[in-house]
Amino acid sequence: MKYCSIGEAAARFRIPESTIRYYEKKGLLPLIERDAAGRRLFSEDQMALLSTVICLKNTNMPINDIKQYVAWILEGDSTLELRLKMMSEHKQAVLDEMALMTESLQGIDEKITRYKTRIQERKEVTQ
Amino acid sequence: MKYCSIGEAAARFRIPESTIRYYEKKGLLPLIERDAAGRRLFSEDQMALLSTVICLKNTNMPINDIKQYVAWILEGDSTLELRLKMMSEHKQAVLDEMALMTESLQGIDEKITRYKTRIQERKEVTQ
DNA sequence: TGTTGACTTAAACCGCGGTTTAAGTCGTAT
DNA sequence: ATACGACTTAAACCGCGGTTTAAGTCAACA
Repeated sequence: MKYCSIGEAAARFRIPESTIRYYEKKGLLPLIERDAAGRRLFSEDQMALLSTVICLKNTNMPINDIKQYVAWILEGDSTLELRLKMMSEHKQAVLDEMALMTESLQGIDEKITRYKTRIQERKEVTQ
Repeated sequence: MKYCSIGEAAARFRIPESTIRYYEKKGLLPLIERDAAGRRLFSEDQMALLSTVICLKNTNMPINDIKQYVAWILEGDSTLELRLKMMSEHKQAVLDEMALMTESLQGIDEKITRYKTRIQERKEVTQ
């Protein structure tokens, strides 16, 4: 049962300490323990929760939704269905967003191809 | 050579008119023509440019970068290399972002699977 | 003992990407 | 004539997601 300081937690996930403090203040990281001097102590459970929060953040879930999700975790098994529904809907939202990005990427790829052609043509003309 | 009003342009791309005005003010849509009454007229070229802007926005390119890109288009063929470099780098950034999302999605999928299992187990126990 | 470095807090500040508001100008159908 | 709907502008406003600042506390090491 090793505990991490905020500095170690920040280093492990490569995010600023200020972000972790911000997440705690916003209710994304409840129940963080403290040592006698008031410094945060992150248990392995808390590190796992932080990992989950970052995972949801990486997929653009709004802070308030993550907060709701974490609150449901604390509430226990009675919220299993709610959490399943939330994660399922979020997954679909992420897939939709990725589909839009993939589609838009095609337009970008066309530009890349056209630019390469035009640059090559210009070279040939001036030879 | 049909021209679109701002309302028609907004409808075609399913975005608010205010967003189009905002993009013009930010320099993303230069050279928009006007009728005698001062109303915007979108040529097919302008509609194509708007389409490009939306494509870049859909892939999370910052407004200022899009502005730079549009300025390079106006500058002509001397900026072909710059545009190619920008689009190539942007493509890579998009691919990186999608890779991160895909990875994070795995964590979400695991939660979905676990929740389904736990819900099923609870049903079996109470039977 | 005193200085350094890691931590603490609350509050102010920031950029981003729009959206809303308020007041006004047209063209057109009744 | 007038009323309506589509447009115009500048400026104010907004939520989001942090980041920065300032002032302070504490533990450990020289």
